[in-house]
Amino acid sequence: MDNNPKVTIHDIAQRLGITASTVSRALNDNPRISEATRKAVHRAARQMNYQPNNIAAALRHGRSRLIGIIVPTADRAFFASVVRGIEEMANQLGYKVIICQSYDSYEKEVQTIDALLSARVDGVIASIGKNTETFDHYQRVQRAGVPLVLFDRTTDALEVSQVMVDDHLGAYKVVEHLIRQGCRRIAHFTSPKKVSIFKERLRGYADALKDNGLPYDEELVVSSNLQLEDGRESMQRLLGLEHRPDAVFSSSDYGAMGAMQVLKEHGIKIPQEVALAGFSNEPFTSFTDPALTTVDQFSLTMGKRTAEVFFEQLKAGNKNPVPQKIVLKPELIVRASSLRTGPLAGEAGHL
Amino acid sequence: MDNNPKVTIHDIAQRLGITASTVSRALNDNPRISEATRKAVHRAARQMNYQPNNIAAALRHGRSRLIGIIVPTADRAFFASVVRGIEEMANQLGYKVIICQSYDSYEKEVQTIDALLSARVDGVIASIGKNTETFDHYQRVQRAGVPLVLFDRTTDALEVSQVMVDDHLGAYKVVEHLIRQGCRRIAHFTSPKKVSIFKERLRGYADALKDNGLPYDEELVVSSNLQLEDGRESMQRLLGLEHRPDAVFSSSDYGAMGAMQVLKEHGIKIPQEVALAGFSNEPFTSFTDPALTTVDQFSLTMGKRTAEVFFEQLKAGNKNPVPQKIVLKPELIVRASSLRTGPLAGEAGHL
DNA sequence: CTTTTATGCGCAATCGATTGTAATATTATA
DNA sequence: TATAATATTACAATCGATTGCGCATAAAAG
Repeated sequence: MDNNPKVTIHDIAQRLGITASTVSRALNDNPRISEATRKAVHRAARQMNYQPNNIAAALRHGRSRLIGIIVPTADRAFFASVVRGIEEMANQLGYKVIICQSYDSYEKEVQTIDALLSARVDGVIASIGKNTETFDHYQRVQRAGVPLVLFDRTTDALEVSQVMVDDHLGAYKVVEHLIRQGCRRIAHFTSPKKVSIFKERLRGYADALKDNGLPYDEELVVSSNLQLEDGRESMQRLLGLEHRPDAVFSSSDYGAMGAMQVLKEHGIKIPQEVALAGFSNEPFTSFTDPALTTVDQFSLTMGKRTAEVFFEQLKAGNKNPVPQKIVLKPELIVRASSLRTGPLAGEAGHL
Repeated sequence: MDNNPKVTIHDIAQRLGITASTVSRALNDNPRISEATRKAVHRAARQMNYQPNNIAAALRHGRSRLIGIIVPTADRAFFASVVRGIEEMANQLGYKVIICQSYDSYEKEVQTIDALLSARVDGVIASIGKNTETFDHYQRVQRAGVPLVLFDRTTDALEVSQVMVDDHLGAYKVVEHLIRQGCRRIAHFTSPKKVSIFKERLRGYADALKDNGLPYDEELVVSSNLQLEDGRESMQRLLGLEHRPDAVFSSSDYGAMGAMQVLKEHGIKIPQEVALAGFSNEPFTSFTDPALTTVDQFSLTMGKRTAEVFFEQLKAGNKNPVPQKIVLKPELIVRASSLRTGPLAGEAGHL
């Protein structure tokens, strides 16, 4: 065990017969130190297996070079990809990233915020959990003077920079597409939660219907948690209606997948009898049969833009710039689950 | 802004006309402090929006209550689930978890280790990246006296506790199952990397063949990175063989998925002409058509066991207990992609 | 050969919380 | 009432690195 208990700059100093301050400066390549001592210190540090104590450094100058990222869950391709985008830029700038999962729990989100503040992270980047309806904890971040940026699942209840996708537009495009495919009774899976993205998608859905002269039918809008099982249940319910829908647009890919399973189990043809579309472009959507029409959110780009906005704000410091709101354009990915016409119509099964 | 610059225990002390040490003890509910001051301090802290500075505390008593977890990528259900298992136990014990992704890059893995050590985490839990072949950085962790536990992708090159699944057994079960389904020329997708799990699975594959009197055919074993695209290429290659295989067992679900796509594109029936199996039980495997036979690794359990081993070791401290090696039993999940006989044979498509 | 100007490094305070020990206030006991 | 015992709180050092300031020594200028 070379370095247990841990070696400090004092140990290095003692060995070289100089002081800790000189060692510190040498390690940080301070020009006030001669080339000779600089090299000697670096060599000694290496030999002694010195590991800088960032905790001490962070305490001394109030910055930890750590950024906390809060996501509902890290195992969604969308979030993972955003995180990656952020991480790349952060690392380039010498920052490390702490990924925290809220699991969509309000309590966990609050605890995480407190933990991050206590850990004195230099900033927080978050996507709000589904069950979060008050935002005091985020205000605490701001009051503490810690830069905060929200992405995807954001809120207007805070004066904060946010990066999101135009969910209204994405949903609008989906529904417009379904209508062009000849669908007239289009159902929608949404969430009862107060998360802006779902409300926006619902609005896009409704607007597309209206603009195309189709009625908005309450009974075709089903609210749930949008997981696979919820999608199954919602679809079951829709199949029990007097007038079945001829298309389903789910606010989540998992919900759409649940619907697909139920439709298949009932021998209902997709997309001929019921067309199907999801949202988010999870990787599995191209694996299903038929492949699932969905909306891509350019998650990597979102991550990069989020990081940009964040670091701008970090640099600005207390100048507290005007919160920015960046809205990215989503892209409709048409696949077999909704394609009734055209060259590939009915070609479900071959990707 | 109530608390910017940040309020410290000294601020609280000043306001109450007492000293910082008393405030510290009061906040930590030290019995030496009277109930009256204790309450007063807590109240003042709340009013002043006090946020404890864990950095200072961590510096003082060398423990940060942070645990670093390194995974190749967080967006795989398997890893996400293990992380969750660890996190649950850690949180109960008052520890926070830092999730770091190595993206299977050796350099990133090394950097992450150093960052975690500098951040003075109380321990490291890791799954080794595919491209890691030397382990000095992990030894540094051990030399620093920081508890280390490896899971899933481990190595015997280190004297370290590890929690893994019996990959040999999992693979053996798959191949045995395929043989029972009447398959005689079973191909295998593996990885050229020196990661134990892939070597173990290959061994399980070979042993199952041998035990059932089937020959091990070099040309049926294809090495790649096991991603979707790799699976596609590998399958293409196999289809070019003089004697095509009648089954493919991929060491990863994504690889199997690539094979499935190619088989479908060629109009080859699954499982009748070629049976298919993957490994890991990624969620999407039950979404495909036919649903994919695979091996479940009980990731949540693995996370819990890993956490148990880790905290045992943490408690033991410098007593440096004998490294444990825990091997979990995997479970074969038979689905339509490999089911040629029995009641559900050929029922592909209905999950 | 002084005086100025660099150059290189040491001294000591600091970041905020913790904790062993000392000091004082309070209560109990003789 | 004096003294012992206990309960509370204060003092000061500490964790490890950083940094403003100052003191040397050396090089350059006059």
